[in-house]
Amino acid sequence: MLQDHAIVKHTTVPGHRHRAVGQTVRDQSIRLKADETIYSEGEHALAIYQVEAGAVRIYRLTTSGQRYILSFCGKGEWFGLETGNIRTDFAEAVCETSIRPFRANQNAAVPVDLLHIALMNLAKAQHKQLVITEQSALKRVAAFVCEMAERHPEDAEFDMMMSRSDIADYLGLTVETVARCFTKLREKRILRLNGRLQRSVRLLDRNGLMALTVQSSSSRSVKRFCVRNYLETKR
Amino acid sequence: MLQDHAIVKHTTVPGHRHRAVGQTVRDQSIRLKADETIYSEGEHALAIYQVEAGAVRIYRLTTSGQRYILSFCGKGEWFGLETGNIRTDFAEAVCETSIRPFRANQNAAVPVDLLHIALMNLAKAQHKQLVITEQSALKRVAAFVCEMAERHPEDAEFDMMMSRSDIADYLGLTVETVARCFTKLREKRILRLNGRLQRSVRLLDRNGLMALTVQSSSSRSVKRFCVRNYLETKR
DNA sequence: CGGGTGCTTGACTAGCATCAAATGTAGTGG
DNA sequence: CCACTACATTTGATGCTAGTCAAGCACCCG
Repeated sequence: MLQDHAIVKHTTVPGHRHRAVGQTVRDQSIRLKADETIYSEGEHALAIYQVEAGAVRIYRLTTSGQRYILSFCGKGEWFGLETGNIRTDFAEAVCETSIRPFRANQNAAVPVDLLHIALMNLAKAQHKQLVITEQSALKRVAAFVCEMAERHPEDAEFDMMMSRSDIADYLGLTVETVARCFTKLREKRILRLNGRLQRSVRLLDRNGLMALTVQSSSSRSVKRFCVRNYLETKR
Repeated sequence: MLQDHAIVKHTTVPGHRHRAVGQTVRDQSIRLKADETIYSEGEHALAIYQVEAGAVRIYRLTTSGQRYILSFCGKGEWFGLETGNIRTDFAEAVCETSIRPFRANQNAAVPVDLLHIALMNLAKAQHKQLVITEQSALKRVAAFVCEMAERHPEDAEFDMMMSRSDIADYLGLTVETVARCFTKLREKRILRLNGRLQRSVRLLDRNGLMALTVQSSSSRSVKRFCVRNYLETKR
């Protein structure tokens, strides 16, 4: 599928990082340590990737040096699909991470539905717009915790691997505000935080959390709305 | 009129890769008056559309009744491509508008590159995230005016067709704040507003406007950044 | 032990939302 | 022609939320 030299090249990482990797010839996946770069803005886009384990952050830098994280990609999610053949953003491992590259321009090689991937990413981006624009800091953080929780539906406790500043740059807030919001969620007995870095979350009140996140209108209210619009249009 | 051309289920076509081309047929164009509904949340997605003239707003409603406008589509732009076969948002004409529907059909007269459309919309959504999250109200409005101006590169004066409340719901601000920002832009001699509804814009200082909008880092600074990352990773 | 890192908390401030009212324009009817 | 309504926009006054700056805490590691 994807040749070894291609992997090395577009990950912008020196070979020593693959030292665990005598076996990558057989196993195509790439193992990354925390904060290792996968690709950078301006590079040629040579492959798309699927996350096997861990998490990846996709971000951009503004002219003022601000980092803005467009999305986090967890297990099973795809990233690296671009409109052109030049990277418009950066991709880094959030923590110890394993990803699998797929060469995009080789027709016969990969049975990957690119359109589906693009549409999933579009849906993610649109949902994030809703979260970010309409809501208070507390609700944004709640929505973030929800998003993380949905990736661990079975576990009572899970580890969001992102730092507070990752979360801040993702939600368009500051580290301090994010910390304050987590404190509030703890005070409201909605969750408990464990671990040295307070990144392990145990949900105590899932409903209370959901109540904080604003969503799209339910199908019921939508139905009414459709009819009204339809009638208005008709006459 | 709208429901006439609503027959076939199009959407993701499994098994397609890279150049996923939906087999579609071009229907005759539809003319809409201001605020007419094109489709609503919950409906079956039966076609995608291209704007021929005017503008379309794509929006969602939150449970609290808040409207959030995901995007405006101007001449030449596509909308209506969904992940599933159910509409997740509403589409309405902003003003007098003409659109052209495309629906699936075996006898493909016009090949439409669905992947390209999806990726363009994804890029739009990502850019909007940057605009909304990192910036003050004035910068958001400036970015909006920029976006509108880019659709009329040749005209010295153009008509953004959206109302203040459209703009507010698009940028995640209130009508009052939007109005105040336009006032500031007028005071700064960056633009002049004309017309009864003050929706006609004459740009006086394009550079001054651009200076207000924060963008992704330039290729120059990016280059430096890549190298720095590379070196950091190396040692 | 000291220095580094990441998280939290406190005090203060700037900026946007909110509520309220004024302005301007078009359309209507006397 | 003027009074009146309707609507979109603008302006003003006030309060709250999140950003900013600063400090403190907990943990790790050399």
